[in-house]
Amino acid sequence: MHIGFSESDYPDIRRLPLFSDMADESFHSLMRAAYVQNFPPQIELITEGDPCDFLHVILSGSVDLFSSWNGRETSMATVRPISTFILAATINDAPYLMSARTLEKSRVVLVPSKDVRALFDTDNLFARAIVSELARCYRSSIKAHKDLKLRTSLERLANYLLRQQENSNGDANFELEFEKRRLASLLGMTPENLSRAFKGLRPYGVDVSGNAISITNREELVNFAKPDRLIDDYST
Amino acid sequence: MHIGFSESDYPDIRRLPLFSDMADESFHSLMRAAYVQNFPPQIELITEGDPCDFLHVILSGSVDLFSSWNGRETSMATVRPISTFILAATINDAPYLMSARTLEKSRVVLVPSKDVRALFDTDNLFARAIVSELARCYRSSIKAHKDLKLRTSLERLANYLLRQQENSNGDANFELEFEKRRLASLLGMTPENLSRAFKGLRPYGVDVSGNAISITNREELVNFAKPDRLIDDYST
DNA sequence: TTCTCGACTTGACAATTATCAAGCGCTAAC
DNA sequence: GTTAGCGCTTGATAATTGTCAAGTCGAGAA
Repeated sequence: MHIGFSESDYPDIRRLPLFSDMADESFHSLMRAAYVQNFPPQIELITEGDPCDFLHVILSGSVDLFSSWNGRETSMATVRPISTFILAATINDAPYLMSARTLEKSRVVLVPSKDVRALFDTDNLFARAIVSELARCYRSSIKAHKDLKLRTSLERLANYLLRQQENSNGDANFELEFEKRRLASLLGMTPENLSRAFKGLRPYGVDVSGNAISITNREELVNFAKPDRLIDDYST
Repeated sequence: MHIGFSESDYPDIRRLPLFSDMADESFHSLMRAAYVQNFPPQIELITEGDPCDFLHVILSGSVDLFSSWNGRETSMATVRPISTFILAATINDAPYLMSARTLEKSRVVLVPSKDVRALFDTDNLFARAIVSELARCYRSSIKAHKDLKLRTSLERLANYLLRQQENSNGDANFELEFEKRRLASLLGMTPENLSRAFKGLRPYGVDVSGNAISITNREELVNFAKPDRLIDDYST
């Protein structure tokens, strides 16, 4: 599974906001300690509660962050390239709060947590980047919390579809980025409920066929979903 | 309302994890730019969506952080002395995601955001403290999200009571720290539902009389609530 | 092609939670 | 003391969401 580190990955990682500003020397010292692995689908990379040994950077594929309690399980977020995850646990040297598993064949960089923390003390630009990234993640979490607490499942789905449409260049037709059962979990509902929710959005111009979504009347859908930049705009 | 800055507040603020490690010079320069206000109850200190001009530090009283959407409102967290709030917005120079209002007469320090950001670049220890605080807040938000997504309202209430009991030196009898309607909102339920949830916990040894809670059979309650350090332990 | 498997859907039903309306009980103003 | 107001409770009912069981459908294997 381990295939060593390839310098061809450097530019992609270097381009990450978290690493783009740091000194060359710092970057290379981090990369020397890091290594890359290719994982098949459905591999559990991280188990919640474990001590945090590595900061993870996903280069290709996709990873699901999920949590369990009392026999129940819920999807918390999906991570796609190129981004990091489990940054807060790394910084605070605390146990993971979420588990992570690959959704598809994925390429992941593992950077030892202690190296990240050490470099934080010596490289100011890196420290600043970490703070920005943390604040961004924190705000995303609050938005997700508001979404869940202030909206019904139908409203969450409607706003999710509007966000996905924007991510797909605003095209009226686009594909769901993963299977519906996971989408249901991400939105905090059961697969059955999601299935009914899709039907419930038909009057607002949402057509579904498999993973293909078609939004035939965006205005109507927006009018129902009432998207709000303080919940749905992931850029601020 | 403005009563100027009193040096007698310095030690309390200085003791905050966010400020305790920074250089004396940095601290005093921050404090020179800051000012203190006393607010009566029910004053809206912050409105979500506004640009973030100040980092807030609460010295006494209590402040409710809440959010609204489409005519609905929900309480997101309660802030008590001595702690800061709205740190992520300050750091990223982004709009507030939550509103804030005083619950009681409160004393609040307002530190201009730009001074916080400027000092971040020059004081390494301050930067490190900000990162720790941010990571802590982020993890709290994820815990709250898990609480909401994985548990029923009855389970959330049961775990809340267990946490509050620990905050009250583990005494079997303690007082709710605020009115039930706000507790209901914080736990993501209606006041009516909270009222019924309290009755639903009676078989597990929870007695309620006004704001006085009595946990007569902690073991039984723990057995039902199944508290989990990855959700309920606010210290990690 | 046919079969099988798994994801998705659908229907019937149950549990959870919210809404509406009325009433209770405490506190504070008169 | 009386009364008004407010928060809390309670009951009846409705909406939302989840559960269980049976389908349907389509992709991949034999």
